[in-house]
Amino acid sequence: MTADAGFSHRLLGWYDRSARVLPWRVPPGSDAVPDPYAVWMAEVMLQQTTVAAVAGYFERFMTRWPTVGDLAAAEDADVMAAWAGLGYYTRARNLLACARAVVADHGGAFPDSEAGLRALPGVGDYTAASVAAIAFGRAAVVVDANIERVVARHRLILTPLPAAKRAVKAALAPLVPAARPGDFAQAMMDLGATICIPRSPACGICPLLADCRARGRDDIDRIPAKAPKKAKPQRHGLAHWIERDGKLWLVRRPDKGMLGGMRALPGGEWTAEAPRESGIVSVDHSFTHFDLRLTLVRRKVSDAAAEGEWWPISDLDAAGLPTLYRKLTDKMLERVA
DNA sequence: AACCCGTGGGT
DNA sequence: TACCCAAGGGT
Repeated sequence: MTADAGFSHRLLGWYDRSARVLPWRVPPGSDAVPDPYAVWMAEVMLQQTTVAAVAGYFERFMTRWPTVGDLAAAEDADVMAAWAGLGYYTRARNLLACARAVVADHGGAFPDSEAGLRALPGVGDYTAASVAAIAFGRAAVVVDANIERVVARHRLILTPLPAAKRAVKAALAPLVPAARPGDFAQAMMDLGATICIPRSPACGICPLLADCRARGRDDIDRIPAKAPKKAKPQRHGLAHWIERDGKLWLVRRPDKGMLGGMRALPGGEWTAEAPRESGIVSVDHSFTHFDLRLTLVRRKVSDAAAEGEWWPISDLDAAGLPTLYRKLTDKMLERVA
């Protein structure tokens, strides 16, 4: 057996014993055929998002829209509301755009090649490779943050990310087996998520320890190296509580920018300066690249903008507000109660 | 390449 | 607490 074959043999052997049970996964050894729609749905939801956060959303989406045709026919607002709370809302718009492209341009069947998948909205290098491997058995080279870490350590690639990604992909390519490329990719990700974790990896139980070039190093927590993070600026904003007959005035945010396309409370721009006006309640919310203090102020019905909708306060859950606004309205209603 | 884009859990 | 991090993509 070659060294490369030994790698995948040990990895897949471990996976056969230790694979995580996940709602979107076909267990190793099963005769079940993966549903490309389900694989794609899971991969998009999992972009920069934890397994625990995705599970419930995946189940709800698959129940409500069981096929790509069902999703393609859905109302935009329904899909955005169903995505609320999961974050990175561009994904939800691209999810719909992709479903509609599959129906309109591919007869309702996902392309079965990496290149064909890569051309779809919201499908980048990672997602194209993972769907090609997991759903269609293609020997694609799948590289996510887990696999970057596993390979960077195993091959002792010390170049900082993101520049190291090219070297990681080159090192991984000859290791991908023709026989079970989908299980290979999932096994690498499981290994990175459960054993070869960012801090204090469990090297003692790693199936790849024997020839790991980072074995025994005291700096393994810092492999792969990453560029230092920038400080987050603080911003402030106002949100308007406009109430009439038990209903709240909601608007839809522009498609581009923060919380794009989502329902929201109306309000002004978010700026570096704190507002002079004192509000009813405030929430602090941390985004990826800035922190926000959002303050709720009451406004008159005559201040409602031209575009918007009156939403029953008793059914605010169904509005699909992003977490920022959900926190604010929860706090407001808690105060009233 | 560098920056924008959410959220919640772990430490 | 404050920081790190996650099955990344678009621009």
